[in-house]
Amino acid sequence: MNTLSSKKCQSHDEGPTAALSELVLFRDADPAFLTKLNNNGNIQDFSKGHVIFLQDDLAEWFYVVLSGWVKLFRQTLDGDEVIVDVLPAGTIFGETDLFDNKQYSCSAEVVQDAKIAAYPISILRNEIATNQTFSLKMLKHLVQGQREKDKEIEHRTIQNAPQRLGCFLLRLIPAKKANPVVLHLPYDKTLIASRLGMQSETFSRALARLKDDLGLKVSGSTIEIKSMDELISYTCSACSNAYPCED
Amino acid sequence: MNTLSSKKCQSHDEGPTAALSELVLFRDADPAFLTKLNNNGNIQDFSKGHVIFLQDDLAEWFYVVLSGWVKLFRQTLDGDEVIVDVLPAGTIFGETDLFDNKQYSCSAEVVQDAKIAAYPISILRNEIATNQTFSLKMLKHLVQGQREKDKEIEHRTIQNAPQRLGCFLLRLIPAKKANPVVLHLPYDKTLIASRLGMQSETFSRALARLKDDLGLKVSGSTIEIKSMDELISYTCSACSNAYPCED
DNA sequence: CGATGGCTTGAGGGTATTCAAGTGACGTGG
DNA sequence: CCACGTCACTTGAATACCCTCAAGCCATCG
Repeated sequence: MNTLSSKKCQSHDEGPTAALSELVLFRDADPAFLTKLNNNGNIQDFSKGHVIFLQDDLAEWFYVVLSGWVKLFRQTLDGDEVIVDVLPAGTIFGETDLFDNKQYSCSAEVVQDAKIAAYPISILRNEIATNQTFSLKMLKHLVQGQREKDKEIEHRTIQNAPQRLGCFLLRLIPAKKANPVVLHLPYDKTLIASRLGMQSETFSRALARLKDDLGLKVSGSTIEIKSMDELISYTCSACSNAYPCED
Repeated sequence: MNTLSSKKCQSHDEGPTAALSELVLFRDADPAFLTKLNNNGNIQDFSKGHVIFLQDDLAEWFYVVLSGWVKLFRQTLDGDEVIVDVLPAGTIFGETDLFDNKQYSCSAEVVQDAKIAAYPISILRNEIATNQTFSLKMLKHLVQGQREKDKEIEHRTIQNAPQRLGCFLLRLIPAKKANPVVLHLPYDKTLIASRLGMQSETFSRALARLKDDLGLKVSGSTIEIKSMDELISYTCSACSNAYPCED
């Protein structure tokens, strides 16, 4: 829950601006805009467990994950929590809380020691309001997000636990790789479970199921996939998106 | 599957433009823009079963439901279908397929005889690209949609069938109404069921459950709610949005 | 009048959850 | 160095929930 370090950004050749220009949203953005973000932003290291913001907090900053992992989640009245998403390095978040009453629509917590850049939302809002090109990029970004959500709803509705897990694994694999494929789970199994909308016991059993049915080899967080084709047909047959589920 | 009638729009005092200006998205929009939409749009009556567009069709038009109901859905490789949403009068659709490869991301079918206005997406795209104010409205519109999706994902994850149904009923009730509240289901129970991600048998049993537990009275598509408070606590305790689930 | 479609109900089975116990890895402190 | 607690994970048993299959009801409509 403690801040490890914090520094102002110096120039747009290093630090957060370099990070920004790697994001599709900010690619080819106005240099003056990036510089302004840079001058008013900061980078901080956070350790696991640090809460970046809570649902209903006043939304004044948006963030970019530079390394580590961050979960977005919401809490129910009963105290249960629902994972909205778990974000890898290179992801922007808090940026969709631009309007309305300007409150975050979910909470954000570091789940693996992370380096995170923060920038004032007001600068983003201003750029959107004055720069047509950037505004269009933002629209595209949101439409993209919308489609991801549609996909997620579909998955939770028609895929069972082993299929959701298989789908998750497939999305960890960059491109068409030759068999066998070896991969590492990016974060805790418990967290993957709730990211996929299931209990950790169910996750464990789902993984065992994939082992039995598809000859998956599991050792800790390392997984070896014998046959991609088998996994794909096992997983994607119940989905409206043909593999590869282009993101 | 047949078109019943079609007419060009005459003026922006009647027909589609009047319909447009009732949508939040188009409120206070540039009159020239509305007129242009008007002159290039059309209104058609469709009967139940008519398919307006299919997933992956080239997206050239966006639509507004003037009356009746339209479902948005996706089909899996196994032939199952997933309802993305069921749209009442006053809803715009097809408008989020502005970019990318310009294909619709889902299919749209009339599920209750409907009057539907159609407008070229190119005009919308042009307005977004040239009118800062409207572009902002569009952004707001998309952010709004995004939050709806988040809510939907949450519901499907943590609410059971009777709770999802209760939530659906609550959202049919305009404001704080005094007990008892009488309402009519807006469309087929079968369709509500799949809108809520359950089988129609499960829907039927969920409704029976609400009857038993909360003293709901059901006769055909008419439902009488004895106590709103009871329904709310039954339904919303497992949700991160306190009632009223402001939309 | 039979056919159809929307809906309900029952029985049976499968999947996921809950509760409970137990393992192994790790770090802390005696 | 070992004892201990903690945490992530696994496994088993019992249960809850939902789905599937099947039958039947009722209203509508040709």
